[in-house]
Amino acid sequence: MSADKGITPRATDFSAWYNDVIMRAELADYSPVRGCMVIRPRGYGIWELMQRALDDMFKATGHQNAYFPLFIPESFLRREAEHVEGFAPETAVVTRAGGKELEEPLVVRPTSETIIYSMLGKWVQSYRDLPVLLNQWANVVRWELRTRLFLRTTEFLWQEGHTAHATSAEAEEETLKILAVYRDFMENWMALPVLTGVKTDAERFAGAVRTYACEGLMQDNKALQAGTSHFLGQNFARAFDVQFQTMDGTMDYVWSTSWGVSTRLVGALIMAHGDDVGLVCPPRLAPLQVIIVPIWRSDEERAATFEVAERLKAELTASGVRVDVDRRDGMKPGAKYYEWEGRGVPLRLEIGPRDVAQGQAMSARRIGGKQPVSLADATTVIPDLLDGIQTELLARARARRDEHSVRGTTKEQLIELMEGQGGFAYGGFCGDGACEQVIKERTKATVRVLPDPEFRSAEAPVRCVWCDRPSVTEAVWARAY
RNA sequence: CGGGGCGUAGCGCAGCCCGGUUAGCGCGCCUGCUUCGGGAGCAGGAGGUCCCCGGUUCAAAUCCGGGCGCCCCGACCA
Repeated sequence: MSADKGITPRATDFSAWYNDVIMRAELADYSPVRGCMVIRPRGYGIWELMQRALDDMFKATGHQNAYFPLFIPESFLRREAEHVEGFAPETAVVTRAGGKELEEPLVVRPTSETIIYSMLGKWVQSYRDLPVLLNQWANVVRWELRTRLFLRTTEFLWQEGHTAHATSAEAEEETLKILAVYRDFMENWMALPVLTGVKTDAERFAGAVRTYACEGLMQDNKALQAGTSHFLGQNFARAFDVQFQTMDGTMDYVWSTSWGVSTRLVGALIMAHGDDVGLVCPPRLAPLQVIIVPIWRSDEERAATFEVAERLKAELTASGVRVDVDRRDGMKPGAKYYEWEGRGVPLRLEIGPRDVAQGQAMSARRIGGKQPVSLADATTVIPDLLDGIQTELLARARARRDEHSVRGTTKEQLIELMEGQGGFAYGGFCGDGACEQVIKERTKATVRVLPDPEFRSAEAPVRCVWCDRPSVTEAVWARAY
């Protein structure tokens, strides 16, 4: 099982590197179905940890899980004009089932707003029924022309939150609350620093009033939209007639939100932290955080190192560390090291006869750094080491992002940057969609977000980076996935 | 959907131009022995509809025609 083939270096071909890492770390594989992937246990394990963390956060903010059908009557999609325009071209539709043509075709959900609003109409009568705070973990299908493992597959797994409120302000607050939850998760679990802000109309979700997003910068200096939170206003409520009686007896449509993150986050994790040896997984999302490698020559040494290794595993497991012992015979320690490094395990503990004699293990961090750890205090030192790696990964990613962020960009700089090394370019924006379109055609860069206040430049730009008309807002451009 | 590349053992490839008799190599896999603190060595062994269909030929992995699939780039894409 040891690597028989090297990984393409990032600098040589980032796409090839990305695919190589996924194969090497056994995260996913291509399936017999075009555009669809198989998520293998090591990849799914990361997703499960992501789900667990996010689900806890959603519950802590008052949301409940529910489940709506995979199939949506085709007519539902057509009820919201922008929504159908945005999604119809990429839907898969079932026209035949049970051996005969269906009276009405069923769309395989590309997102569930329509079917959820069709139900909310039945459930919401009064302001007392609000807010409705739902989340769904599901698979969705979007018939993309070009797919990439984790980043854009025909079928993907995600969560979609859908909430309905009595007032616009409350819905807006919910939208921002979730954006903050996403950011918290991305930074503190994925060790991925993100920019938050609002999307321009061109990048807005089909059917939303406003779309907010978290944008990360990958190691090839392309941006990745890691999560979105939409303020839907009353658009879907009107389309599906979700009305309620207000406190003063009048009727109103509910104000709603929707928000989601997907298995794309696994791709983000890979591209944010991986290196030329393979995957680098942040400890908090690592299915296996510590791998213990016993080293021996004789049977006596084998027995002694195994005993220490198993005892250490038991102690660490009891302290909440995800750990295993590599008991395989006939494989040299070095080969095991390479294998576990390729799989992204954050910390390795080597236990040989010398370590047994000294009551210690040699620790080796995936991101570099070796030090002996006394077995006596392993249960406190190891979690500390893992925390240290988590912290360092975030700091490293943040430094990398900041290094590739340019403020007060001029038109010439924007062109040069986008044709060259890439990164986030901050600059003034006239707010005109036509200008945005020209920039996209000329530089392939899109406005990733109109950044939230904390990300804005100290000095607000005065002129549009492109057309030199007065700037109405600062914007961040980048080429994106 | 346009451009490029590629389909030969589980993986990575050679062979094809110039058709020829048992289709090779590396890694991996199985068995045994020796190894084991940074990718082990030796010996033996298993494993193939050469992507598919059709054509040319005494003979096709190889030549010709047509399909299909995959990857990359682009267009498209919360």
